[in-house]
Amino acid sequence: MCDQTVGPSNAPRDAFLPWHQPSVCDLDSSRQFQNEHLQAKRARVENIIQGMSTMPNPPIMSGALGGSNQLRAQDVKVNCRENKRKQKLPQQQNLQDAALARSGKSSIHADECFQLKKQLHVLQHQLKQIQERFLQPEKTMDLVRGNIGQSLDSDNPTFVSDQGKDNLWRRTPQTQESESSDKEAEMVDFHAMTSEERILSDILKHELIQVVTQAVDSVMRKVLTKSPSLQTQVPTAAPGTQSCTGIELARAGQSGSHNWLPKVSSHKTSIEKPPDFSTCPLHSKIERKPCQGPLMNCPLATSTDVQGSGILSQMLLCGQNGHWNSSPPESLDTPIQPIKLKSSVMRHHRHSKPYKPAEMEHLASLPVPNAEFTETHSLLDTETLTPGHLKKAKLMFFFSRYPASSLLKAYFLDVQFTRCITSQLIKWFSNFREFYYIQMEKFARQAILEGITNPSDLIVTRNSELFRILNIHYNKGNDFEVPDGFLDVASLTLQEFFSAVMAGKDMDPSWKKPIYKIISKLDREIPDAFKSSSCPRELISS
DNA sequence: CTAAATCCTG
DNA sequence: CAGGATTTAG
Repeated sequence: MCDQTVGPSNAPRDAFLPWHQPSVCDLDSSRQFQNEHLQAKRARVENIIQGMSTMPNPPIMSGALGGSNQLRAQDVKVNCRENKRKQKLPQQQNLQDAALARSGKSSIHADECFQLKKQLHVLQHQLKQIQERFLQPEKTMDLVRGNIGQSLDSDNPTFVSDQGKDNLWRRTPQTQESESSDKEAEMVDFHAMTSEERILSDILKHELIQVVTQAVDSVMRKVLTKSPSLQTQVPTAAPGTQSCTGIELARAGQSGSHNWLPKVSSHKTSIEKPPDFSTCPLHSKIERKPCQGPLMNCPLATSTDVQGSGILSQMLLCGQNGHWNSSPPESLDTPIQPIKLKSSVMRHHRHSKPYKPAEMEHLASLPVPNAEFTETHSLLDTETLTPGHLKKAKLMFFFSRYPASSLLKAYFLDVQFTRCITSQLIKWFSNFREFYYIQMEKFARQAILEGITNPSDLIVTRNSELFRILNIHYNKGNDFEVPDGFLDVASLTLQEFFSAVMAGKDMDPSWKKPIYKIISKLDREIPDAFKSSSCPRELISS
């Protein structure tokens, strides 16, 4: 009865199964698999070239590569976009790209970009001319089509070092695995060529390399002159040698893998015990397994330890602050956000008529006399949430991850609960959870990469880096003693993420939901002390 | 339909 | 962290 043919909903799930292991049983499909990779690779090359030309022009090699490949490349992009909500995995690959893009913006100014663009266009023209010079006979077109793609990809030892190549080109583990077989297939074609054809392809390759190298060098030069601090690290972008980018990428990955736990080194006070590796089970046997994954597979690896690494890693660092990196920009001194303190005027209004959002805005922007300020501060009922409330909410998160709105009302007695306020509070906790789960997933994945196999090895202690990050987020001043219960919840969450990813469940778009359910049942009673005080000062002392 | 959750973005 | 978009439970 439970036949696979019945349920259409089974179909996608079954597709996950042959994850890493290439199945030997089906020759046809594996052959097609290779073809697809080949195409994908060409599309990738095109993407890169297009990216360099910052897209005002149609791709340089359009003539040689044929339209179908372009479509392919675009399809990839479109699909990424479409799957944005459905798939988590492909996104993470894009994070690297995004980081690069953003970092570029930060270090190179608009006019320089324009200059570079122009330069690139010139180079593109040169390339095109070269191509045209050699591509006149129609019948050589096909030949070249085959070779340009592969020369950039795997066939060309002088383009990038092997080390760098991996990091530059490889996207998914699957891609890498099929690489050797791809190469073999291509080599056969290569040897089948006549000497003339081979020379032709060699020339083309050479020209292509030159152009790309020039472009890279010029970019590097611009970057180097822009950031003098980097000049010592990368003395001269050795012209003619292959993009140091690859090497730098590799280095960044390596140095990062030594300590995958971000150390905030530049902060004066922090809580930081020198990340205590002995007491933190998360670090156990890490040492230095050459970070087998490409950069994107060890997101933590790049988030610190910049010193030795080069420009690219620096750029990556600049770019990635927004999302999963919480530590460096966070100051330990609680930053006081600009919030609108309302005057007592508002309170008078409140009883007369229900305030409308517009009215609130208006009143909130009115100048507030000092006396009013202090009065409001001490008395009951605020229609705006203060930083004090935020701090309190964060501390409450240690006890309850999923507080119902009724519970919130019970604990924020000094707040007038409008719809707006309620949803803001709800939103806060939603944000808290988001941060929390992101950290959990991050550390869980890292643990997997480090070779940990037993979920019970993952226990969050007050010494572990994960705790430090959470504590700095929810308990910035470290002036509240985090309940042990929270550590248990955190450990469990981490383990759940770990096992789920381990089991490959993260392929499922909604794989986190079961985890959310589990965690949502672990809410504890929030101490009554939170009810009384609007500001958690009393809590801090007690 | 609303409320709330999550995801994404800035 | 806030806003917008999207999804989902009730």
